[in-house]
Amino acid sequence: MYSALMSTADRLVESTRELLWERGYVGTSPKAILERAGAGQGSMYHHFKGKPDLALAAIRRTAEDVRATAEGVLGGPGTPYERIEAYLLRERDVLRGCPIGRLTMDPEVIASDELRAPVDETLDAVRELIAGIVEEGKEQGLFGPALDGEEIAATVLATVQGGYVLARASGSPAAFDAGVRGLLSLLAPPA
Amino acid sequence: MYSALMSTADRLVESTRELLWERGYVGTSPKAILERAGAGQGSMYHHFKGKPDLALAAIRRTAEDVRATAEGVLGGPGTPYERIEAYLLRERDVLRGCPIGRLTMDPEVIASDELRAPVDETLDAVRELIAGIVEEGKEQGLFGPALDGEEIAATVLATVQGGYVLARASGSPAAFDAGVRGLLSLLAPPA
DNA sequence: GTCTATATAAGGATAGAC
DNA sequence: GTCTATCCTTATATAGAC
Repeated sequence: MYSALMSTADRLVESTRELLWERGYVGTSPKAILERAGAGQGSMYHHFKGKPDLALAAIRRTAEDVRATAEGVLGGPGTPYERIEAYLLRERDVLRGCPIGRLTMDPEVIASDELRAPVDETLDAVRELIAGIVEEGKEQGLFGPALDGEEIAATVLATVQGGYVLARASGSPAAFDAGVRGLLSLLAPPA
Repeated sequence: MYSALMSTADRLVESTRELLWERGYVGTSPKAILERAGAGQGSMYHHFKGKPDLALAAIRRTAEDVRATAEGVLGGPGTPYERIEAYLLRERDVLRGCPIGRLTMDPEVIASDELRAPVDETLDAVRELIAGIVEEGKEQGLFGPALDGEEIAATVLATVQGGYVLARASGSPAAFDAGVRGLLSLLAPPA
């Protein structure tokens, strides 16, 4: 239930965002959305064409958030190594996982080009950001010339996304942290 | 639909395994299982207590498979680096993802200690195998002494699990392969 | 814009015949 | 052991009143 200061349409989008994060697309029903938003059937079908339309609005908003957060951390101060380190070590609600990455395990999201697009674009954008930082680090001699920016970026992002998997399996953030520390030890510039 | 040589109970477990892989627990209905197995309602509730019971049997079988495959590759010939490389490069149906790892995004699996247990145990067992191999490699001077076996193992497993996420987002295995190559370039023993 | 019917299908399970 | 019939709830959507 949200502030009365939010419009009904916004409350619907917000509760959909939460439920998509917690339960995915197939696990989220219009009924659950309406209850959480404190709205009735009529409101939802007035503002949105149906569940897919509402989900698309929710996913787009979440995609913007995730992207902005990554840009904020990766665009911060410090050496290329430090910026990647900051991205890997930033505060995360590890056991909740990534609200965008988790959607890739949803069959209906993957089956729909429209729903998948914002997911793909977000992960791709973050990957490109990291790739650029790695290339910058190579120029500065921080990373070996044998490393490929695109590849390392994929490794960094995969370690994060896979870290969520390991953490949720064990019910503890420890495995996420271990994976990140392992990656940082591999990336660390020679002392 | 399966061979008539399989028992009804086995056909039910097999079709459940497939559906859990494709659609997860919340996305899999008894009806869909029955149709794929070519069985009726009665058979399912005769052999299993219900959906959670059948899913548990299916998850346990898949967990055994995944574990055996990993043990096979990681226990093969070669140096520690080569065995980890073999694990990372082995043939995978990348776009289908990991049948065990994908379950961690399922709210009902995570909410049930019984369903989550085989998932946790499987990923943990593979992690321990890799950790032992890394420690072995350190003794042989293949990996730097600054690396921690448990941490690197978590990184390796996370790269694989996260690689599936990136691949499914983009609809192509390329990102998985890139992440793996990036990790291998970081792990590579100095020439 | 929002609410309350109402509708059809699917989810999940039980009962009892064969 | 398997099948069909039946049950209650939820999923998703439409219709029409206010």
